[in-house]
Amino acid sequence: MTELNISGREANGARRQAKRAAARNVDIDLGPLDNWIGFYLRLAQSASFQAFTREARGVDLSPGRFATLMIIGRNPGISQTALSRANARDKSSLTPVLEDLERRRLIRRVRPKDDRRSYQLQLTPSGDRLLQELTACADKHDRNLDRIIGPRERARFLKTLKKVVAKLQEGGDANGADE
Amino acid sequence: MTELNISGREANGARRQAKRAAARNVDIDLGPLDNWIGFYLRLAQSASFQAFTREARGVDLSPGRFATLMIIGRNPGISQTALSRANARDKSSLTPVLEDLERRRLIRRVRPKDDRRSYQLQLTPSGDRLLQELTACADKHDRNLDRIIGPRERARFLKTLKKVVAKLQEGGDANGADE
DNA sequence: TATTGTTATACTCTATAACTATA
DNA sequence: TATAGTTATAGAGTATAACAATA
Repeated sequence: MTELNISGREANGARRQAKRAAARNVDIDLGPLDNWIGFYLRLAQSASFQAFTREARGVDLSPGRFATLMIIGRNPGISQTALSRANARDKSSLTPVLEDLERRRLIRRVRPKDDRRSYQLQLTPSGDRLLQELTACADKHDRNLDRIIGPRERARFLKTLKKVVAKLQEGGDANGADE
Repeated sequence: MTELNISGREANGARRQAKRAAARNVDIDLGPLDNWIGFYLRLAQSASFQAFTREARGVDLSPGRFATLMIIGRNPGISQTALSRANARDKSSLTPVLEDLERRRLIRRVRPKDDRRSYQLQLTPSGDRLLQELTACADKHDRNLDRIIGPRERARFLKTLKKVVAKLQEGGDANGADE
């Protein structure tokens, strides 16, 4: 680091530059944050979320609900409990979501004869159409990520992401697999 | 826990088993979801969030606020606007957070003479102590991730994560971040 | 006019605990 | 007793728009 300022004019220039840099989020010292996975996971998650939303502008369904729709579409007859687990969310979080999807005629809930506590979830035709539409958006978003990451690194990256999810969830399930 | 299925209940037993498998989130077909970065980013983010919270149990500060504290600690005198940018959140989201941190005597807000619209943020001694404490928790969490990912892959992974953030944000900034 | 931070407000996502209706 | 789903409720986190003070 240079510590000599030759002229006042240069110092001013440098200061202005630093200010603009700060405004652009350069020159902010993140400290250990800059080396922590969790911090960047948060940023990446929200950036990806927003990018998908941009891709799917005009389609009125959030990424989270899209995932819900997809899981139902791929697993017709799935129960709410199983769905909530696939989504890693509490079942109570699902109730208002499914209510909404049902009200919009995107899904149906069927009471099976053999267990009348549960529901079997399935897409309606229009739910299926919306799913197709969103899948196309997601594909586009995904190709975008491919361009950013590169196909080879992408495979590695996804694999690691999955590993992190699996191991952390395993450790976090009720039983402390904690040290 | 042991469940023996006696007599003519084989079908039932198999059904129960399938049910347990589904309950464990095995056998759920995620379709394209299983190959989408965004989906696993969400899961990884929330798993990491929870793991950190477990690590920092007893310390009353969320990961998000920890990041805020860290940025202030590393950049004494930073303004709220610059902080909100470093955090990729709107400045209005910051107001209640900073109010809370100030009420708890973890940060101070100083009005600089030369621009009395802004605040200069800094940690109090006890804010600094808490930051140290949380940093230790985060280190532990991080070593945990190291065990999961492996140090070499970890570097790659983080690099990719950063690239994704940079590129997606660049594309998504309504106002071009350049110039 | 532009910028810094606040206010008012609202929306999404999520969880916990108690509940119901079945099983 | 145990399980599937709902209700009631609460809280965190976030954003938009209008605003006051200051530049």
